Amino acid sequence: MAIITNAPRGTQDILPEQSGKWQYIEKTALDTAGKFGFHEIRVPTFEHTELFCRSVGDGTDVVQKEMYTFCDKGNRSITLRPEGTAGVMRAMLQNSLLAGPLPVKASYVVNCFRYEKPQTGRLREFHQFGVEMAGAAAPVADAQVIALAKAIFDRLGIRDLALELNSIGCPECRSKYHQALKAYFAGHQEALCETCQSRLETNPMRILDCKSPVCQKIAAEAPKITDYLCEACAAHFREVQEHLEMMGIAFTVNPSIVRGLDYYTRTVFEFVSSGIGAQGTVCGGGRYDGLIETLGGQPTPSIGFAMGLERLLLVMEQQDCNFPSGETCAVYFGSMGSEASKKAAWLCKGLREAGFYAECDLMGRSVKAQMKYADKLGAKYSCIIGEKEMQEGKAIIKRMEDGETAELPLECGPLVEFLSAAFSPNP
RNA sequence: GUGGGUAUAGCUCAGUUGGUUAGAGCGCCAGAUUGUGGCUCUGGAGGCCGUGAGUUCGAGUCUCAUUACCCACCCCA
Repeated sequence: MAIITNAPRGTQDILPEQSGKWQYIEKTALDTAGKFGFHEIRVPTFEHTELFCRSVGDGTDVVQKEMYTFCDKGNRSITLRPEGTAGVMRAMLQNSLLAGPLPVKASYVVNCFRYEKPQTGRLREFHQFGVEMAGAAAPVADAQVIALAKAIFDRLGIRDLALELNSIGCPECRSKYHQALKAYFAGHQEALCETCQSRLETNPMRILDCKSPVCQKIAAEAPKITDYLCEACAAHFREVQEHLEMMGIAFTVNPSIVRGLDYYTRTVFEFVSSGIGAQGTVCGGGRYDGLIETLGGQPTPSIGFAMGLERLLLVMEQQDCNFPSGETCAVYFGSMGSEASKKAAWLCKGLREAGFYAECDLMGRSVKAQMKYADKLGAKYSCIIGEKEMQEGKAIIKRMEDGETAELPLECGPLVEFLSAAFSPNP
């Protein structure tokens, strides 16, 4: 059984036995978003490379070393989306949604692609659920979006996610802060670890969450972004917090949260789990007031988040959350002989049309083997059709759970009636 | 991209200091008096021991390389 090739590194098959969990998570997320007025948008899996360079940012790791980029046969540079926001915002612009009533809201489930070294909770093809809200500048919008994420976690029965909140200010206050940080760290340059020395130039905010004890010690005394926010950003941040407090959503302000995509402004947040290894950020998001302008639209304040579905699933399994059980087989029709087999298939057809999950033998197995199979399926009822039953036009239907039997004509009507009664919630 | 660990049946794993036809449990299939599941018993199928070189009379076992997975860094969801 030498297989031709395996799935590419960092990809994962979602098998039939798992897909119910995915459907449940996606449905719950989309449905909850619907209660907040977000409806699903579907956008292409690939976009022009330039879209991501412009939105995510040329200098980011995602764009510089993680994108699946290729030239198509028309010699266009195409990139498999590394995240969902850019494509959704592009679609909003292109379809003039922003010319309608604001805010424009959309939710989405997408697969994303990043060329990274895979580990638990980090794949090269992964899935995100996300929402975007364009046109709302007020702090209440930030809080609503965060509340939506929280509502989804609650409905899925996920506990103990830490909500960490920060404001990275607008471009003006951020650049002042960058200067202050650089000045501060430059004073400790020799003491910093090697990576942090290079971060000093590229992204000094990253030094704040370096794991090296020495860097941590230095970072502890570093200026805080919250002290550098301009008045408007500070007021915005304050009001977001007030909204969260009002709604009883617990959070901690973590000044070291730095999002890795360039488009973020002001509010940024993460929901973090401590139970699924190093890749613990289940949901990340924030405000991106400059993004739409960057893409060529009118300045439009916007905010959104994305949650990693693989990570969400890991958390749910780790926390032993409930998933709805799949539909169980109502009745299995066993048969002996080709006439009985046709009868069984015909009965299945009728029952399925009436909305029942019915099965019959597809393997030509012995009666005993068919019963075993019915048991493995978890069929509620079984019914064996042989020569005698064909002649008499009736058969014994057996409740698998306790072996109780009833005799019924081999006609769809009475069988549907019987099963309807058996499956009714109030017998 | 950088470090470290792992690799034997569909799954979880044994496999003695290198020694003949590589094992268990679970799962799968088939039987246990003629047409009825779960429990039990019996039997069967299924592995070029991740892949490729090397050392050796002889490699699942030792060496090197390669690939995949895991763990951490990095980055992010």
